[in-house]
Amino acid sequence: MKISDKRNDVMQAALELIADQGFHGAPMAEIAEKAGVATGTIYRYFENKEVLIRELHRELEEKISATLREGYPVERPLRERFLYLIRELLRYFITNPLHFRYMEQYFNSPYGISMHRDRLLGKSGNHDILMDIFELGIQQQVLKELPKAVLFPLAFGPLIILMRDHILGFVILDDPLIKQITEACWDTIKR
Amino acid sequence: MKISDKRNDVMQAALELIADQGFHGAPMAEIAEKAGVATGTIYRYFENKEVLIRELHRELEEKISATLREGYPVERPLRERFLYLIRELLRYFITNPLHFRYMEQYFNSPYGISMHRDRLLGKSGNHDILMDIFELGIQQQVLKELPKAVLFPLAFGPLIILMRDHILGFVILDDPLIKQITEACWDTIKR
Amino acid sequence: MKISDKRNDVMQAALELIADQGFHGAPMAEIAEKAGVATGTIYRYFENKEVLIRELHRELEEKISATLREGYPVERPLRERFLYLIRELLRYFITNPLHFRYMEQYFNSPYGISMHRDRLLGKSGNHDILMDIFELGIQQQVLKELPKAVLFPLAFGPLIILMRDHILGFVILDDPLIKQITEACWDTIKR
Amino acid sequence: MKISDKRNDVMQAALELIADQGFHGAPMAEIAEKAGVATGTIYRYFENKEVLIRELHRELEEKISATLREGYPVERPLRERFLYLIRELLRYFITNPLHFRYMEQYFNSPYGISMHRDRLLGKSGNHDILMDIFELGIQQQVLKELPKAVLFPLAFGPLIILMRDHILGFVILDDPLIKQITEACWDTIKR
DNA sequence: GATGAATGAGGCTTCATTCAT
DNA sequence: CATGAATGAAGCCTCATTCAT
Repeated sequence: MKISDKRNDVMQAALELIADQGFHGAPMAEIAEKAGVATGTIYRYFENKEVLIRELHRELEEKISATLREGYPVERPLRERFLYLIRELLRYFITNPLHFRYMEQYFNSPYGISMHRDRLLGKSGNHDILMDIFELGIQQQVLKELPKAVLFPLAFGPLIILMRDHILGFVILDDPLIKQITEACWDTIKR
Repeated sequence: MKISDKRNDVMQAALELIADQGFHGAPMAEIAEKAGVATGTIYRYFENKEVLIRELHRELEEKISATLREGYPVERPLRERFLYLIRELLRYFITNPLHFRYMEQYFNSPYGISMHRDRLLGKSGNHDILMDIFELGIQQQVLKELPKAVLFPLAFGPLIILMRDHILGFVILDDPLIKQITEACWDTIKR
Repeated sequence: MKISDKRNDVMQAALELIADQGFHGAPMAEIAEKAGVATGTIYRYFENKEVLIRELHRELEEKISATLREGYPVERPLRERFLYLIRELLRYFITNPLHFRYMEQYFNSPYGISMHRDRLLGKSGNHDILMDIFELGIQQQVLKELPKAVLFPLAFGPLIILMRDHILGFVILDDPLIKQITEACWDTIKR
Repeated sequence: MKISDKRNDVMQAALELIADQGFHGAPMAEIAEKAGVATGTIYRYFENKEVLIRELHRELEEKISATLREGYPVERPLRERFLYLIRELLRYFITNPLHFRYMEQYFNSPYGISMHRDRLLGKSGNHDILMDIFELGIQQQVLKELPKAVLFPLAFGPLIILMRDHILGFVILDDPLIKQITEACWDTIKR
């Protein structure tokens, strides 16, 4: 058994419980039980619940970031790059619905706000790419002349609700639909 | 003093506390104190905390609905009607940020899911109007041919993030910006 | 039942448990049980365990102070006043052994140190009297010319061990013995 | 590396931590870390925490005893012998403040009581000497005619508070002061 | 109707001790 | 012998809800 086995078990259990029931539906004792460890064991790997929550967020963020960068078409036109990002993000979350639900919980919590601030200030990985697209797009007069802090909600806001509805089974996001949606997102911000 | 005075006081106190600090930052005792009543008194008007929360949501929903219907330009073209809805919703929330924050909390909680289901099934007031627009728009080939369950997220998704950022002070939504935004939302769904 | 009934019950229970077993032998749950209340009830009267502990100390201190002041022979010579203080203190603690054991625990804890500092700076009630005696005694050349911070341990140090041994049953402090002891204490500091 | 190296490291670490922070501020894990060994290793040398604590006390007691016996002027008059004991004890603790603080913690704990009982029954080393002085002193009518269980507190009680205050910085015990104090202690018990 | 003291289940965290490696 | 991860009982505290006044 690798050293990190239990650590991962704990994170996975926390991910599932929190995604499912929110931070308050996920007592440490229950996380431990689901992870198959004793309560005290969690504290060997995470100083406290908050650290566990932040760490989990950080790991997901990283995974998502890596996924988006992987096949990112740096050389292609802005529009294509943008569509790629939206499409892959949707696909990632469709494949990993727990990740989406977790990020949503995190976003909608005290923790999320400071993170969001950082993002708008251009610190986070995915955002660098996105903000570049926005900046270039405005320069090249391809995009509407709006603050980046407005372009982002316009382009990404729909995804949040769409994903939510998809996970709840209210919509089914298949590839043709995804194509239409990503293009609609582009339409929102393109000049 | 009207019979319902205390009831309103409780709801107002709950609104403020929950909007500010989330459901967990709003113990019944604190709500009572803020409302100027005894803890036990709350239970005279609301069976339990969950009922209070749901009731509060219902009232806000109703108020918003009423506001949107008030000057709704039934006779004007689809685009104008749509822009009206988005604009007024933004304005309402800018004027009543606590209402937005509360709805956000509610939406992002176990309660929120059932509510959302109801909405998609066409029970809520605002939705009737909106769904009519979508239906007509598709018929008249003004809107993209997408499921209504997709058109809604596309058109309204941005608002949630925008409002959030506005309240947090990351963007300032003034009238010119609102105009641009509402038009961008229309661009997302228009054919 | 008076409002303060449960508060007193809690303090009495805490006194007994802490005097008997120290701070760590007195979990809140046990204090509650002994007091005949629910655990949560304690927190209605005391913000937390530390506050309970400090409050208890304060009350005892006050009671002792009151006792010592009661028949204090202000007009009599220094020696007599001094003997009075020592004697009454011993008697008080013999009558209230739990109080002694509690004060001992308190004294020997982080809380006790700051208290002690205050005392030496002349803030506490009993000490005012005592410090006056020391000061006058030095002026009148009745007492040894030592710092007050030294006179105090010399005169009162024995009491602590004596009381301890008395409570443990190793000595029995009856009135004749008390007389001898108080005079011995005077001998320590008198010129 | 001698076999007992780790054992000593553990005891030294325990001494420092407990003297500084009390028994509760000294978790086994922290003792181990400070000693540079694994947690489990402690249990190779000490059956459990209580044994470690007792053992540590025993060693200190022994060391102190040895120190006091070293230059003990057996042949000199009682008074001189007595002054020697007090003076050397004070000096020992001034040189080894951690030892004093540890003994204090120990004395003021459930463990301390049984120890104290043993002392009065004449088991501990230092006491033999002291008790001899008392016994002789009474025989020779140099000392007050009091039970030995009373003479001891009278003579040694002051030292505890004085040391405490010295360590806390409330008094500074230099040689002249020590001389005065030891003589005052003698005055307490001399006829 | 209104009050608010009382309840006690449940949440987070610590730490003495064990045991497989 | 030594290690340190794992355990889980136990401690402190919060808070939704009840109920005697």
